[in-house]
Amino acid sequence: MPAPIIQVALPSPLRRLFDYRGPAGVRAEHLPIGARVRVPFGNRQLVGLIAGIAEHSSVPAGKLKQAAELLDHQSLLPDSLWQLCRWTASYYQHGLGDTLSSALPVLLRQGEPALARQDMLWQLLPGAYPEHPAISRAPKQKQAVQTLAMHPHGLSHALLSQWGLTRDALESLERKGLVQRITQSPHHSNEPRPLLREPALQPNDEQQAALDRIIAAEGFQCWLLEGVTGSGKTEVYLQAIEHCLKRQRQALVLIPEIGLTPQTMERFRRRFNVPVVILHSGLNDRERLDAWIAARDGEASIVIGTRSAIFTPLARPGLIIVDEEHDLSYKQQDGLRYNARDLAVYRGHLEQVGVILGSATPSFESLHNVQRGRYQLLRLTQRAGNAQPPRFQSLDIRSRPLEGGMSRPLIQLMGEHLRQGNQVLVFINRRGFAPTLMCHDCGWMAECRRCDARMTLHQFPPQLHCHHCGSQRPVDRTCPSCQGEQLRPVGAGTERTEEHLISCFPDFPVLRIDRDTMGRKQAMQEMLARIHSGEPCVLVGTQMLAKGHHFPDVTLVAILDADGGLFSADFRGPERMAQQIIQVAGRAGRASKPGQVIIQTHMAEHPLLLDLVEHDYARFAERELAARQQAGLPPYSFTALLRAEANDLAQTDAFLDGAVELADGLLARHRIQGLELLGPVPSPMERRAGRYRAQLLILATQRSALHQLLHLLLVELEQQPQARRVRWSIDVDPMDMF
DNA sequence: AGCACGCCGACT
DNA sequence: GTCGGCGTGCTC
Repeated sequence: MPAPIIQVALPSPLRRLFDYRGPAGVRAEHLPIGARVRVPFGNRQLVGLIAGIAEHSSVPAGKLKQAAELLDHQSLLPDSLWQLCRWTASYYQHGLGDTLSSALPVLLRQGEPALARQDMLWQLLPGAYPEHPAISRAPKQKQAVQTLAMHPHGLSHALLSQWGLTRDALESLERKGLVQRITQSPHHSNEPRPLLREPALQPNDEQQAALDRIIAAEGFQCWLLEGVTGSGKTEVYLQAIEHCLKRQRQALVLIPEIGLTPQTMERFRRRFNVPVVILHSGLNDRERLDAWIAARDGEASIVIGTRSAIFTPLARPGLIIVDEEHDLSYKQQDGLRYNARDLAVYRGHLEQVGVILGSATPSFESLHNVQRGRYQLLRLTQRAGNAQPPRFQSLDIRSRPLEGGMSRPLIQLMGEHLRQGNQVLVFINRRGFAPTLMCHDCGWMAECRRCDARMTLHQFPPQLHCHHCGSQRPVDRTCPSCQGEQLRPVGAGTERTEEHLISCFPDFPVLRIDRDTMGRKQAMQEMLARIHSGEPCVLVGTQMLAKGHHFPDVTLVAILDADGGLFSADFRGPERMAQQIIQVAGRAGRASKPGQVIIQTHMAEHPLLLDLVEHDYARFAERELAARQQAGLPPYSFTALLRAEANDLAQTDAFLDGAVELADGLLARHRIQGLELLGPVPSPMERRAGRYRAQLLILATQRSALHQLLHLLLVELEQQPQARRVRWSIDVDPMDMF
């Protein structure tokens, strides 16, 4: 029998597998699919996964190399996760090896054994209790004793380090004879103990109805949980998780990048008496691997994380939750451009478990999936404690002078709210002092030298910044074009709005919250503490204000400019704008203090704005979805975007023209119908950071046709000589055109 | 993507 | 004479 050939997926952008002879002395039946191997590749060594076993290779025997080492004795991933990765690679047109390497923790890609740091567990000895005199002055040790007391079967280091408990603290306890090391497996402790650490809240009728349906379901089902801010989506998540845990299954919770605050983590940990693993950005590689293994081996019952957590293996999957499913941070914007929300739905299907997508402002894709009957809609319309929803009003600013981006009537209204002892929130989605600097004599504007974009004027320190490439330069004193001296800031950003508010309301503090003021890690905490003290003040900020936090003493929310979204070059502009307005509005108010939302606009009669102001997000979405359908745009069609970038315009053109030619040929040869190639066209910002960018949009009426073309096209495109001279990428289901 | 090879210009 | 710029080719 000939030695078997192993087909290895390697971390390389090449979209193919590489054949090797098996490692010396390893028999064929000991080469499982999904196990890692170390192999020579060119003149370096790489770690890859065995993706297949074959009798023969099409590679000439003389070129075949032998794998150096087998790193796992069984598949690294459960079958369902392996399938998820294969599907992801195929759907997003990415190499399998590269896909796997984005899905795995760094240490596993480097060949580290797939074992927790130790199988050893720490366990409390009889006689240890938190008030023990030997640890009265050691808070960490006291905390360790408290934690271990809740886990009588012992805890691994992976989990203890999640609570911030160090090896030192435990070794001190060991020396004091209060804890011991044991080596037995912690999995599936059968010790009965209460699941809940604190009681669940009493659900209202809507929450109960949602839970009834979630709990009654078996196998795969996807729910869109549409709940206005404050309607208690999190409580539904928690009770759905409780049900999942009762069935001895694990829950996976995805949260947007900004949403992974200590408060959220705490809320999950406080409710349940089970090990919770949180994959946050503060973990080091070792902690990340330990958490991954705890999830894979079923030791962790709840796994919470951002986008990449969708690739966490689970021994006993039971439920997947995607909070704020409309959030753009679920879409990876480089390399493997996956959407974790969409992968969550596919994973639910693979694992035959329920998936809950939650949002106050669902994405149009999800609303469309409800219309098509693929998702079930669960609505929460009541707010806790009978809180009133905020009142929306548009404020027509046509021919009204603006100062700091604000009209007189708005300033007046703000004054009223402040004098009544309330807080005011001003939302303006532009950092800096002014979006640009203009010469009053000749119309020259300050532009970035490396991008097709205007420079933003900043005041402290005074400088021109490009928000696209990060370059900075001093503010011009005189016009470089006509030598005039009338250089003026045009428009308003957060700094200018702040400045004007200070002059309008000298008696009230003005707090600016944007990326520039939140430089220090603690700055946000200090700012929040101040806001939560409840003193009347004005908050000015960008979308940083729109996420995660709640400001109960805010009674007036002002949206300074809603028109950008209505005019946007991107067809998703209105959807984004509406989501942003509703999300910001949701930050404000509580039962006793109903909120008011003012939207400044030049287009007060715009039907979309009327829908939003006089009705709600659902009505707005209905009209906008109809317009998308009329125009044949997503979610009623399917898109992929081929992007190219080079120092030289001619090279992006040559590459994309070549792509069009290839695609046209393939469409004709394979008789693929219902596809349209739009472009190539320059990107909306043609030059960015000194490089030229262009793109080709592929629009299809059927997803299958789109993928049929992409599969054929990418193979050929990769081999084009032009492809070597540009940076290019394919984005399936792109979320923006930039 | 890496990495080596190879061919040219401009330095100690 | 060598150092190093990046075009080209290859990775089982």
